[in-house]
Parts: sequence; C-alpha cells; structure tokens
Amino acid sequence: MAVTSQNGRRTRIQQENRERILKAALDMFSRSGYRGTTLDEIAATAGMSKPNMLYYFRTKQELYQTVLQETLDDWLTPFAKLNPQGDPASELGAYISAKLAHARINPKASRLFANEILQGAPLLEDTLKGPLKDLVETKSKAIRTWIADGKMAPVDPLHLIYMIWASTQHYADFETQMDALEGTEPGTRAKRFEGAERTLFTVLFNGLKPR
Amino acid sequence: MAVTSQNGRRTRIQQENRERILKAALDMFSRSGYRGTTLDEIAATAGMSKPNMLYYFRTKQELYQTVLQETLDDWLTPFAKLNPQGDPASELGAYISAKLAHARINPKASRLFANEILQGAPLLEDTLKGPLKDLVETKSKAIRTWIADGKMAPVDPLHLIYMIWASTQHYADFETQMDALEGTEPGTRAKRFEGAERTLFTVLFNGLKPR
DNA sequence: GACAAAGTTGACCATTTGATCAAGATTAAA
DNA sequence: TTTAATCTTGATCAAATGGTCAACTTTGTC
Repeated sequence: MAVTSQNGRRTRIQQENRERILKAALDMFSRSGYRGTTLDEIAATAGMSKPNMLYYFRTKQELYQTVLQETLDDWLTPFAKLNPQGDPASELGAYISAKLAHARINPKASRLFANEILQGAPLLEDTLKGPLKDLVETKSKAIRTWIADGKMAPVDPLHLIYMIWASTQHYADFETQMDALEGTEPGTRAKRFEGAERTLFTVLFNGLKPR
Repeated sequence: MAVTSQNGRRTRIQQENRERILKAALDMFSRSGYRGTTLDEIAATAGMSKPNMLYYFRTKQELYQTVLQETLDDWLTPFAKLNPQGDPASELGAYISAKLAHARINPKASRLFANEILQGAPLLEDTLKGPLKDLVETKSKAIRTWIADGKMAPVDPLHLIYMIWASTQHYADFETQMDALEGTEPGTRAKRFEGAERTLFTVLFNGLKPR
C-alpha cells in the first residue's frame, strides 16, 4: 500500500505529492498504456526524483492500479444514475450529456480506460464481470420495460448501450484524429462538443422514437 | 527499407518470413502499442530469432510503419467506396456493414489503429491531415447534397461520420469489454455482430429518415 | 531548539531492450 | 557440383528500465 504516517493519516506533503504523481501518471499511462510508460517519465512529469515517487507508490503496478481505480469510479457514476422511473428521452438524454461532458472535461480518463481494454483489460476483468455486468443488466431491464410500455422503439438494450458508449467516448479517445481532420484553432473543441450533442440527440431521439 | 534480393524481387523465403513477422507484429502492436511491444516478443511469436527478424525489417520503427500502412489501406477502402450518386439508405447501410465486417474479421487492425491514435498518432499525422481529411470533406459534401435533396434528415455530416466510425469500430476495440459482459461461449461473437447490425440499422435509419 | 518522524535523492543494481556482427548453414542458378 | 547470394543465429553491446539503499534534509511536536 501507499505511504501513510504512523497515525494512518496523510500529511499535507503526502496529499500534495500523491496528487502530483497521480496526475502525471494519468498523463503518461493514458497516452502510452501500462507497458509503454516508464517511471522515469512519470517522475519527471511530476517534477520529482524517481526514488521519491517510489516512496509514495511502491511499484509501477500499485501506481497504475490507483490511477485506474479512480478513473473507473468516474466512469461508472453517470451510468448508475440512469433512472428506470424516468422516461427514456430525458434519462438517455441526460446520460448522453453526462458522457459527453466527461469526454470533454476528462479525456485522459477515457483514454486510460480505452488503453486498458485494448491491452486485454488484465486488471479490469473483475470489475467488468462483476459490478459493471450487474449494472448493465439492471439498466437493460429498464430499457426493456420502456420498450414494453411503448415508450421507445424496440432495440436490443445491450447494443444501444454500446452505441452510446462508443459514440460519446469517441470524442475523447479519437480526439487526435478529430483535431487532424478539423484543425485545432481555439474554439474548435467547444464547438465540436456542441455539434456532437446536437447530432447524437437528433439521431438517437428520432431513431428511438416509438412507432 | 526491407530486404530484397539483388534483382529487387522477393524470394520464396522472404515472402513467407515477411508474412509471419508482419502477422506477429500486428498481434503484439495491436495489443500493447508501439512502445509497449518488444522485439523479443514479436520474434518469439513469429518463431524465429531476433537477429533474423531484423534481417527482414531493419528497425522496430520500420516494422511498425509497415504494419500500420497495410492496416490503414484496409481502413480507408470502404469509406472511399461510399457513392454520392446512390441513395443514403443503401450507401450508408453498405458502409456500416463493411465497417462491421472489418471489425469482425480483422479486429486487430482496428485496435492497432486505435492504439496509434491514442498515442497521439505520431506516424499518422500526414495521412490524417492529407488523404483522410480530403476523403472526409468529399463524403461530407455528398451527405450535404442528400440532405438538400430531402433524402435524409439534416445532421452535421462530420458528426454522423464520427458516429458511424465510433459505433462500428467499438465492436473491435472494446471486444474485451463485451466478452466480459456477455461471456465468450462459442457463437456469442457471431450473434453479437448480427445484433449490432440490426440495432445500428434500426437506430440510424429511423434517426436519419427525412421528416 | 531538540529530536523523532517524514521526506528526498544520488548512486547503484539486475534485467530488459533495440540493435550489431561475425561466422556458419542453406538455397538456387550456372 | 561449384559458388555466390541468401538466410540464420549465438554472442555481445550500450542504453534504458524498475527498483533498492544508505545517507542526507526538512518538518512538525514537545
């Protein structure tokens, strides 16, 4: 485990340095994945010596797992909030907005997650097969109820969920590609996310309208 | 450049070994990215010694670039085939089918591409800003014409393209996640791609129907 | 200000990694 | 069968990498 003082609490210095290290680690891991990232880089980005960094996180694995766990929690929260009692338009709309906001505000978290999945999700298996699977099943049931109640068009809930995940996360994970296609002048990014929301709303709402 | 015989042609052995190496390289690079992959691994996967592999591809970069270029061509082909003279339903439908087929048949190519973009696309910049950008602009114009002709609902072409890329490639790039959520019993994969096509067709066709 | 706990780092280590080379083994054209 | 071109690899190298350690400095409490 990470360092703590004798009384089990974190000192001011511990708080600050942990934060700096975790930020630097997210920077590097989200770009190059676990194996492609070196401790030297992270330490340099965090502005401290490697041994000092290893004083706070004993191994590369421990550091990686800590970063991953934190971003994962963020990832799960908006999905869990999807409310079966609400109506599909507003619930799915809110979820799409939340996912897009996440992609805009914290793209690195999304990329870290994408990297981990691409490499076979060795450290995520338990979470995926446990909590996430449960959550997906719960929310699928809610969608099926909406369909049965004639509130939306009949589509496979699982694939609808995939479609929403894919087309929102894409704005974080493939940002490099979008920048290359659209340029990076200031303002582009903000406009991009507006356009994304408008298009996703249009296509999904009309596409899912009951008929 | 890679080895060729004095007369510039490739011998039988060169053909076979190049192929084995490129296959192994795609295996590893698509999983771990450029920096996360080692030449030892690739050589072992290809079943030959590292010096022998380096006889065919002189550096790690050269090997990576060769693999990347080959997969990129595959990636571009179906997009280029989108025909402005046709009608949106059949053209976009065919494109979606082609992209899903690619994700099903060659998921590693998709993942290699995703990995490269995630790492900032250092080697793809020129292709993205050149040929791909041109292609995207051409196809966007076609979509705008369809909209002007009242053949489909008015949506931003760029975001529609992103949406299609995202929700098809997702089935390759996030396969690990899907396997964890759905299990991997034989037949699951085939059914998954059927369901994907059905759902994408339903949502996009209804979502894009002119109104 | 004394002192123990916490924080910091240069030097170092074993292993891994991309790459080279010389020397030998195999192939195929004459 | 000869022979030049092609193919193959063990041994090796310098640099990079994850991690350790001892010694030093800083911080906070009494």
